[in-house]
Amino acid sequence: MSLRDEKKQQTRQTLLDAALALMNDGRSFVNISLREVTREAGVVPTAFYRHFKDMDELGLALVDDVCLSLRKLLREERLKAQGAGHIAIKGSVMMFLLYVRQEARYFDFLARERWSGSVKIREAIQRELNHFANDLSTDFRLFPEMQNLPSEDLQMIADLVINTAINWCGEILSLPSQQVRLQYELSMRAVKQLRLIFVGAKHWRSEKTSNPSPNL
Amino acid sequence: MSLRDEKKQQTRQTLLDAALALMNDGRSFVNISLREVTREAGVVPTAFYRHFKDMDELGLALVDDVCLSLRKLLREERLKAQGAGHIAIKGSVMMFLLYVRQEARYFDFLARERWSGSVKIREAIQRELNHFANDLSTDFRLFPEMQNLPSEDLQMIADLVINTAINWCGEILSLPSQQVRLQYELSMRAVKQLRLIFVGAKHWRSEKTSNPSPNL
DNA sequence: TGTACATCAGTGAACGCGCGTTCACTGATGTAC
DNA sequence: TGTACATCAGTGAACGCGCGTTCACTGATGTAC
Repeated sequence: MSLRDEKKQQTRQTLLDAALALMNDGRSFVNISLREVTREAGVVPTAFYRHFKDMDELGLALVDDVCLSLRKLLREERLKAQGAGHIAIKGSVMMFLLYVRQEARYFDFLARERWSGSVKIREAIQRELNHFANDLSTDFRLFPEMQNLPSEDLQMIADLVINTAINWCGEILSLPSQQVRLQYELSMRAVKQLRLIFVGAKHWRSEKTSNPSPNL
Repeated sequence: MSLRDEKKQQTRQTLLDAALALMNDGRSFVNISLREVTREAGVVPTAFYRHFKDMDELGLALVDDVCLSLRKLLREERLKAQGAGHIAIKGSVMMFLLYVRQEARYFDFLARERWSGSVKIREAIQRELNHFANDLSTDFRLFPEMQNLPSEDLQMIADLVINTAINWCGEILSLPSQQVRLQYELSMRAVKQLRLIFVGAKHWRSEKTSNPSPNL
């Protein structure tokens, strides 16, 4: 890449970072202005157009950025799990939530814009989340209790897990960072919730076929 | 109430309805302007201040409105369930999702603003959702399988159910209304997810105390 | 290697626009006698 | 009941401001010979 291109990429990244930074104090992407972003990034408003057509296009780039780094994390965890031959629920949840706090800007953006961004951004996020859910449903084959479930059921469970995880993000990022106790309690509840889902999955098939409770 | 007061309440309601109407085509509350609301409501911008200090205050009123009607629905369902002596999962989920589509404006607002509204609005919604979760956790006593769980666990499960239900709202409201097939599939998946959670709850205690799987 | 020209990321002035908010007002409704 | 005054929901003009976008520009970097 030429020097000029390198500099351009640098400015582009500065704009993306600036947008995330402006969302830090709880503001939504949708009411951050183009001029604010360029001001934060230290360029003139018109320079914005060298990189993005409009704020929506910047938002989509942000989705890509965020999900790229998230996919990287998940790939590493997947390798670890394959090495160990199983998934450690507690460890995975704690690691995930730690990562969420560490990369708070990214996850805040995901949780926030998931339902309230522009249509394009919402679709992009949904697409990425579906992708994560698909990966997860194949990972479930690692679990002896699950590997015989039809893939439709695995999809359904993966969807539940992903949605639940996004909710954890929203909740943990709503807590002030010095409230360590509350964060810990939330993490413990998250571990329990994921365990509960897995317990449900373990007994899913037999419940369904052999012994339907009259209450269910 | 005097004639003047009645008229004032009417205008107030018109403003609330106008705000919801403006969110109909997928826009977020946060980027709807005061002037748009009054224009939609058919009053002059300055009339707004006779009813609300600012848009945030209108948003909080909207949260109250929405949750009031939702609480009413849940109270009715609760009475039905007590009459029957149990909760019919499939029926409850289908009824809920039908209601969600019927009162789309309300649930769209809830799902959207939950994470991305102003801090005050987010807190208000979280407070209401916690309230719903508390009610639900006491309702769980209706289930023979659950009534012996410690209330901490019931809270954890109720929280999972509420969060999952909010996600259904977001998803079903993202579907175009003529896509009946997709709506049906989503409903079926929702039923399964709630069943899975209940299966998990049923086996939660025994899994935990007697026979911890090495994979969990 | 040196020169002449092309490219293009970022600049800075300018525009028209919708915004939130202020203010003094109007006229229907409410109240006191 | 009738009259005189008070209240106050809604009006309409005006304000200063930040916005997105346009345009012609500058000057560093890249390219061709």
